[in-house]
Amino acid sequence: MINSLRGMNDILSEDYERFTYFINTATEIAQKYGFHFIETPLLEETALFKRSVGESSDIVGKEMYQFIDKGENDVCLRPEGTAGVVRAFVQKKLDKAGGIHRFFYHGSMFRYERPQKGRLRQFHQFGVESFGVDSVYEDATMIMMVADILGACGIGYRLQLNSLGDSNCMPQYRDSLVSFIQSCEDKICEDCQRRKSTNPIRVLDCKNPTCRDLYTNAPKLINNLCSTCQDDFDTLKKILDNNDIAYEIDTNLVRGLDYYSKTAFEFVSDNIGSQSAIAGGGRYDRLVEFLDGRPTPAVGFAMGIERLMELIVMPETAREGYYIGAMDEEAVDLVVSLAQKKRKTDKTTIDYKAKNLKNHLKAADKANAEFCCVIGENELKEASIWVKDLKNKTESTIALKDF
RNA sequence: GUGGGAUUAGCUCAGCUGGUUAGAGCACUGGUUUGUGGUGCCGGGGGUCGCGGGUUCGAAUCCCGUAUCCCACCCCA
Repeated sequence: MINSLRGMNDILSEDYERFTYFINTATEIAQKYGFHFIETPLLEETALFKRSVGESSDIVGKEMYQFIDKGENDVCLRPEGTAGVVRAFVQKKLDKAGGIHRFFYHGSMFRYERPQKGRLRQFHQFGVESFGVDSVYEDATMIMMVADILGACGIGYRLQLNSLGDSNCMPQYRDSLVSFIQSCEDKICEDCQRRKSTNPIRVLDCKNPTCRDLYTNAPKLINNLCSTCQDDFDTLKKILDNNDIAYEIDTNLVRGLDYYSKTAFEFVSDNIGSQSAIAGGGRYDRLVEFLDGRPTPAVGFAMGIERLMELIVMPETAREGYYIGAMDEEAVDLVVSLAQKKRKTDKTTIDYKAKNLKNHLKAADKANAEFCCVIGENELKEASIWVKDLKNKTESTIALKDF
C-alpha cells in the first residue's frame, strides 16, 4: 500500500464539510469587507521567498520545499501566501496604478517541518492582503475581520498585540538590544546566542529561566517607538476599544517573517495544544519595494485552517431532500426516472434494490432525507407514490403526476 | 533537526509476567414480528496484530531497525 507523504493529509467526509464551511464563511466575510479573490501559483522562484520572508527566518533557512526544475530554475513550493500576492501585485503593475487593492486567498502552503498536531507539511491558509492604505484604521479593520470570521465560526480566542516599529525606530532598537545581549552573552543559552545574529528580538521570548531573568532589564521595543509608531499604536488600541475587541499587549510578540513592521498581531486558542496560533498578521509597508515595486503601504493576515478545524462549531444539519425506494423489483426503473426528475430541483438519493418499507425508512433516515418516498405493489397499480415526512412524521399517498 | 510515547477489525480500544482457531463496543451487512425509521430481536462478513529482521520449541506480547502519528524543544498558521 502506498501512503501519503509525511505531514500530508487527505481531507474528506466530515473534515471536508468543516473545511468548506470555513472557506465559505471566511469568503463571505472578506467580500463584505470589500476584498477580492486572488489565486497565485503554488510554485514560485525561490528568490521571491528569500527576499520577502527573509533568509534569517526558519521558513527560508530550513523549511522550504526547494528544488531545481527541468529548466534549471531554482523554485520552491510556497511556504506562505503573502509573497506571491505581493509579487502578483507588482507584476500586474498595480503599484503604479495607485489606489487601494484588497485581496483574499486560500490554498495550500508547504513547509518541511517535523509534523505534530496543528502542524503539517502541506497545510491550508486563508489570508487577506490590503495594498495602498497607510491608515492604522486598516490595521484595525484586519483585526476586526479576523474577529468576525472566528466569531462566525464559534471560535473563542485571545488577541495579542504588539508594535514592531518602523524603519525609523526598529533598527535603532535592534542595535541597542544587540548590545544589551552582548553585555551578557556568556550567560545566555545556545539558542539565544544564535538568535542574537538571526533574529535578536526573539531572545525576549526565550523559555530558559536564566535568560528570562537576564532579559528583565533588556530595553523594551514598546518603550522605544518613534512618535509616528507610538501614535498609531495608541490609535489602534483606541479603535479596538471602541469596537469591543479585547486584546492583550505582548511586547515579546515578534512575527517570524522579516517583512513585518509596526502593527503585529496574533490570535491564539488555548484549546488546540502547543501550536496555538490560529491567525497572525500585521503591517508590511516595506515589502512591496523589497520586491521591486513602488513603495506601497500594506497590511494583511493569514489563518491556519487545520488549526481551526476542530474548533469550528458547525451549524445543525437539517433533514434535506428526498429518498426514493422501491418495494418491488418492477418499480426500480420508475424510481430511477423519478429521482432523475427530482434532482433538477432537490437533493435526491435512491436505493437500486427493492426492500421492505422498514429498510427504506431506515435508509432514508440514515441519508438524512426530509422525505422518504416509496413505491410498492399498491402504488404501482394506482400510479401513485407513498411519501412520509420524516421530520413531522406525517405521511400521504399522492398521484405520480403531482410528485 | 533533538528527546520521549504510541501503532491490534472501517472507528475507539482490551489482550496480565511470550503458550493452541486474537476479542469488545460502535459502524457495515443479512434475516426477522407478512408495508412504518432514527430507539426491538437473532445472525454474518471483516485483522499475515504498521513494516522488516532477530531471540525462542512457540512472538500481538521480548530485542534491533524502519515508517507514520502524538507530545516536548525549535519555529510557525
